[in-house]
Amino acid sequence: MGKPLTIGEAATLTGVSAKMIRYYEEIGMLPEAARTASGYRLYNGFLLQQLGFIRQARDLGFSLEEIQSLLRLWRDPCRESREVKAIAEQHLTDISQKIAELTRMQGALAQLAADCGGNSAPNCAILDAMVPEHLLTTPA
Amino acid sequence: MGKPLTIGEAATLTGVSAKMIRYYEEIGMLPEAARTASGYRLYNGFLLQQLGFIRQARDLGFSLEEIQSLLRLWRDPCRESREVKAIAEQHLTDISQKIAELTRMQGALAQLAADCGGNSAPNCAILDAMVPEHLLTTPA
DNA sequence: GCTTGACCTTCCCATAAGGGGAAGCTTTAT
DNA sequence: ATAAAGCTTCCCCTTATGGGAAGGTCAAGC
Repeated sequence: MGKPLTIGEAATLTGVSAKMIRYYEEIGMLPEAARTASGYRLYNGFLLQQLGFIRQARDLGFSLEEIQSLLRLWRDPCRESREVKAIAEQHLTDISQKIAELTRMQGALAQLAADCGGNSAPNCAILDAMVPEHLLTTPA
Repeated sequence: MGKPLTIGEAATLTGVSAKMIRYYEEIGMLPEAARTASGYRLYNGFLLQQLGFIRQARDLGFSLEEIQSLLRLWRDPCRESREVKAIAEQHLTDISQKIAELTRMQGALAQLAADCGGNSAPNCAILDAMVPEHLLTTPA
């Protein structure tokens, strides 16, 4: 029941920058905010909740496109939780893949770093490993 | 000692797209390729090795900026492996942070997904958790 | 010798998810 | 009344990469 907030106040309260709030509105992720007579955007509880929703979803790593879908479901009283869960599980799969990829890099690079002297000498296992073998021609 | 390759052949051989090869040259990451009389770029062993280097470094997740530094060190006979290792260790730190962040998301989201029925009913633990508590006003 | 298709050139545009900042208007506080 | 702070729109920057157009070039086939 509080009176509507300006965009800066909404930003502080939700942790979403004013810049991003305008952007989310522009791309149709959020309904257009009401305006004062002079054109200032105004945010009521409904919009604030959606901003908080976006913030939380971003913190969970969802893309804006996924968040748009999630927000539509959130607003829809007839949604089926199956649809929400499907988006979440897909995202979990993506996260697992990213972790696997990063873990692979971590392992490979840690091995190379372990083999690098890290001193003032020029020879370096890391650099040596960086040129693929099939490009190493025996110098004339 | 093979004769120089065209950009397409170099792309196939190194796994770096022709588009990206031109881009790396444009941003000064690679020395300018030689040209035929008609303007076609030509790639010799030295350039091919650097393209392969870039490809490997990308596979290890290094940014183009980091790769530029690494390439400079690779070309410099007076480098100190310390400098190379420093870049690698910084990157390892970045990787660890990303893994930690993704793992955090994974844990949080898996918990929510476990609490979501995933059926045809509208109530959903995931959506419920998405609105921060401080934005939940007791509806009039 | 000419045509055709594959390859090359440069140039411009688009992506995701923001940030920076200018020019100008409004509101608030002194 | 004036100054500061906040709001508006508009445009440009980022990272690393892909898409595609318009036009020049090269090699193979006939």
